[in-house]
Amino acid sequence: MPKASPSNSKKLRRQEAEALILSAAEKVFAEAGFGGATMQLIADVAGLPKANLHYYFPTKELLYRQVVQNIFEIWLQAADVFDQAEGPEEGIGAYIDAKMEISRRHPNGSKVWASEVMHGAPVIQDYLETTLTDWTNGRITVIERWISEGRMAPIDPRHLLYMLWATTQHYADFGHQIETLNGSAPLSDAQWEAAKNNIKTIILRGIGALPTA
Amino acid sequence: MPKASPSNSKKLRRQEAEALILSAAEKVFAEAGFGGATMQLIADVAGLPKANLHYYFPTKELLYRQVVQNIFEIWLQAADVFDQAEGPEEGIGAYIDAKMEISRRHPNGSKVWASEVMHGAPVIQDYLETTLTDWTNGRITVIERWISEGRMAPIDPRHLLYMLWATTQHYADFGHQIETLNGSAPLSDAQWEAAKNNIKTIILRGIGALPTA
DNA sequence: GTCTATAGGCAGATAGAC
DNA sequence: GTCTATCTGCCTATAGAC
Repeated sequence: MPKASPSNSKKLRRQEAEALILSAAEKVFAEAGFGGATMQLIADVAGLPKANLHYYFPTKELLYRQVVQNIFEIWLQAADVFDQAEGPEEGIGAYIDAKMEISRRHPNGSKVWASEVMHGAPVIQDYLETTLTDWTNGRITVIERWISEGRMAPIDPRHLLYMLWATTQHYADFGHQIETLNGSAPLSDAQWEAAKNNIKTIILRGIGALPTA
Repeated sequence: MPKASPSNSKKLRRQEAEALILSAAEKVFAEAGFGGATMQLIADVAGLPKANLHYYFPTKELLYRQVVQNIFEIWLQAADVFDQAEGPEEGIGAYIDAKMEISRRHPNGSKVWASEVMHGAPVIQDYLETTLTDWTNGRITVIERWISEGRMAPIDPRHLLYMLWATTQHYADFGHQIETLNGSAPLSDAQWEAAKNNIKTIILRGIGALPTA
């Protein structure tokens, strides 16, 4: 590989700077909300002058929009495991594992998403109406097939999906409350494992997808 | 009852004005977050001049704190049904009913609470450490008794409580997303009923508190 | 108690040197 | 591309007439 040409090196630096800014922005938006976050604070966290942020992201809103989009991508990827499964025990179990891993690794992203939706999705309403709607309908089809095959009880697929989202994202969005109730300590590896298994056990047994214990 | 004395009439008007402001504030804080909310907008929603808000609530932060406290009270009252029950099917079932009713009737309150916790509970951290911790420990004792009596499976009570909070509050906090996925229409009476029954069925069956269907 | 007008401060965005 | 200095506007809070 030849030495990076000036244009390549520029592009690389641009990507690096953008990633740095996006990471800082995700943290600040999660902790302060869109209205409470300031470009100055994001710049301080990123270790850059404030004007640089405006160079890469013209407005605060565009920066925010990019943060939300990035989260949405990660969010959707967790869905892959759902479809590759033979039945609900494997598919829903793996989906819970994947969503819990995201809650643990990307709690700030989850919080920004939650905040955006709670405020009426002013920035990503189009995503809700297109991509998320399509994704949801696809998963509903899969669940209905499992039900018709007798692999699980006849549960309303839509409310089951809401339950999966709610239980897994709760560990990110309400992480501060959970840590406080844990003696102001982060959950240990074992506690995360227990949380995951607890959700899987109750839901899978609850929908009749586990051999009756 | 004698005609209201000046001091009584003053007090009544104070209460009415405060209630009006608190109601408007809850709505605006829920929709815009603390940082995004403005005293001007709250005043407009309440139909009062902005200066009046500062007369009754000296600072924006004090007004916000009162809103969060009010929600917390409602929240705790739903717990009463938990203790008056004989077993998990009745107790947890009634608790789910009560929490779902709050999600439906006070969605803004739930959102303000969620937002506060997501941002690290800067205003109500003391409540988390005292009242909520005590409440949680009390309910854990009840659940552990039900388990020891063989009325339900040996589930970790703490994670069960998180699941109850997550699933019920999700219908308030993510109400906008749920409505969008419902064709941009609010849930009907029947849909709320279905949601409630779905949660109760899955969780109660999942913890082994239902006669095996 | 109520309201208008305004002070004081801070945040988003940009101009322009380097 | 980077950064300092600054403009502009909005928001909290208050002074002071009524």
